[in-house]
Amino acid sequence: MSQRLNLEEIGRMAGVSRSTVSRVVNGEPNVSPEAKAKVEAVIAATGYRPHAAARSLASNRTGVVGLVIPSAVETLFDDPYFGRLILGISGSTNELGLVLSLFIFKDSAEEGAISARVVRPGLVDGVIMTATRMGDPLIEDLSQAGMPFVVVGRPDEGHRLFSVDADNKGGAKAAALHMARLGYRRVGLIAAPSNTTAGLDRRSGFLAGVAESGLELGSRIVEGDWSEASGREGMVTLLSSDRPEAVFVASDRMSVGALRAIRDAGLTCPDDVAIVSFDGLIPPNQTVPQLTSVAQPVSEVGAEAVRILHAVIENDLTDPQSIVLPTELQVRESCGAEQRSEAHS
Amino acid sequence: MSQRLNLEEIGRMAGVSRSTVSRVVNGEPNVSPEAKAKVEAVIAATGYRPHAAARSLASNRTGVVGLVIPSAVETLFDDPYFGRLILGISGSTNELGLVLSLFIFKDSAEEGAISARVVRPGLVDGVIMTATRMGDPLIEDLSQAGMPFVVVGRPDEGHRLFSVDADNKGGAKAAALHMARLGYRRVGLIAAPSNTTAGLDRRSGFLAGVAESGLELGSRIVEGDWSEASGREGMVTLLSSDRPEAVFVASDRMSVGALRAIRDAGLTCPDDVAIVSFDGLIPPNQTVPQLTSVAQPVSEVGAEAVRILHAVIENDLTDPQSIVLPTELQVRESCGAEQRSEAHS
DNA sequence: TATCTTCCTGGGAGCGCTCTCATGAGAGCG
DNA sequence: CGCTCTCATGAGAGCGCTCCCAGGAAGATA
Repeated sequence: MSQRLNLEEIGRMAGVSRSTVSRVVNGEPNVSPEAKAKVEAVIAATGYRPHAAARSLASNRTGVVGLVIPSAVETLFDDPYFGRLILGISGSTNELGLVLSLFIFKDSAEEGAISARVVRPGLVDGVIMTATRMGDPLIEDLSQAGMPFVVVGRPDEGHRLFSVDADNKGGAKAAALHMARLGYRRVGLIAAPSNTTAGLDRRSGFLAGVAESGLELGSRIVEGDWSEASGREGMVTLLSSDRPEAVFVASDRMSVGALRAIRDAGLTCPDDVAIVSFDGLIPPNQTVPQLTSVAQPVSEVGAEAVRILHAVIENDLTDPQSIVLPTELQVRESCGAEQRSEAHS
Repeated sequence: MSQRLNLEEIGRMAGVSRSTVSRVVNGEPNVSPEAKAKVEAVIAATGYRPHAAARSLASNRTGVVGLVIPSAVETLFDDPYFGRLILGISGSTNELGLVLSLFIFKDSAEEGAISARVVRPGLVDGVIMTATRMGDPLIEDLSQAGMPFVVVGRPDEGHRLFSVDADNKGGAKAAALHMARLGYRRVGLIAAPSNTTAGLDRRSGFLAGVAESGLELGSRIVEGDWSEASGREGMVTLLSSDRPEAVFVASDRMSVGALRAIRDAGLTCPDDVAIVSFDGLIPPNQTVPQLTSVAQPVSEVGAEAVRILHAVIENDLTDPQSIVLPTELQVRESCGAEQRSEAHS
């Protein structure tokens, strides 16, 4: 009942050959206007659609890119990061006429099955990997299978592969400089996990900024795990002794927790403790005070990853490159910029 | 370099035929242990993986299901709904060995292109549709193409198709009954858009509960658009005259706005105005006070949709059915249950 | 021993497409 | 007018797999 239609059949109906129909369908040149018109009429009348699998088999191209999101996603999906990333990616795939397939796995059992599947030829043309752990075995599998892939985030040192990342280092440094500019001296850091490159980069960038601008950090450093709870605990620790004037919190979610800790301690932000956050993913009016945050261009990162992957697939790009997209400091309330500028004026 | 391997080649290496290799790969019975062992050894040694497109073409099965998320998604992705849904869906697809493809479109231009693509034979075996607008043309396209599909949410009256939905009506009714149980009389409603079935059902369910328990609603009804801002505005309106004791807000995001309006008006929740929300998607400690909310089983809905779709694809299910999954009232602070029970005791 | 059944195996056909190549018809040129 | 060159077209081959069927081997039954 459904689709008994194929190129041959359309060709017969239009009085041309399979080949000509194929040319019309694919918008190839060297087809006479008459033939083209006839074929298009038949296609419109019949509602013919080319068979994706047959095309993939013959052309060795699927038009599909895979997005791999590894474990621990259960929690990760609560923050808006992946939503934005997916939005950026899908915008870009839509633009290029590609289809996006999602490979999410929660545990290592699923991971094995998924990895095996994604490497299968004829399923996807290339893969975008997110939240890559250091030494991810999938990277090895992919390169071995000759499957094009792009990593979102910074790859480990020494690995030459395609990657797109936000400028975690530069953004964190900018946060430090901003603090210095506002006249703070004694600052603190609630860092992100140092087993992630993003966490590492935000930490080192902040330290660089601290050094450059002569801020005093001392040992006022704690490390969270991205969660709100860890942000709260981190701030509790920082408040317990030698309280800093301003704290750089390496992610918005941890900042939400930190804010709560400040409030719970009977203090106010930014008057008692100022905060500069990182991510820029939380809508401003969702927190009191509104967070000053280093915004990372999440959806642009996703979009760019697709463009690069596409270029790699098309063989336009053969030499691994790492793209770093700039962050932007969004100054709002939690850094105390307003009070400070008043005080200074 | 990459994959020159195919069934024929593996067969040659193992000293058997293409057919036998195929049987081993697909775990079919009637293969001698020796043949199986030889083939498996060769596969392990070579790292052979079947070609997905070839398999799809020959078997007329892709093993891929599509998830269609229509327009306005830009905003929708900010709330955790889609993340949860996708998680539920992907858990289920992983379980069944299926691959999930995402079709997201932002505007009607993209919609056309995507719709045309998703209906293409040989791409997906079936489709899950979300946030379906009434009279969505894609539904027509899909049925016409004979493509199996399942709708997440309640389909319009009179349409016979497969669907999975949360019990919006029952949940909203439970909210009203809960209010009555706590001793409130004069209640209000911040409804969800009435051009969505979810909005409609939550409204009618609440009204049913109001009628059944003798609550007084009067004209204290405003309609929001799911956004936080609209929740705030709605509450401002309700507070401006004839202030209700308790308000049913038809979504968590609107509740967040409503909470803000209450605070801005110098009032407190639940003491001055109690709130019962709907969704149960916001982590409890994210709001002050914690929201009492009718939790809908989002990821279960997604998982169930996949299971049904799979059954339809396998021809195990031919008669359209609508599954409704139960909601659960999660009592926390915003409904004032604690104060009330103290007062009553 | 003859016959039937069950199990295992290989080969043919074909899924619907793309790609390459051969052919023919005009157009352009000297 | 004969030649080349370009453009339009169709036919063949083949992508790697599944599905079906035929045939052989082995075991069961009489």
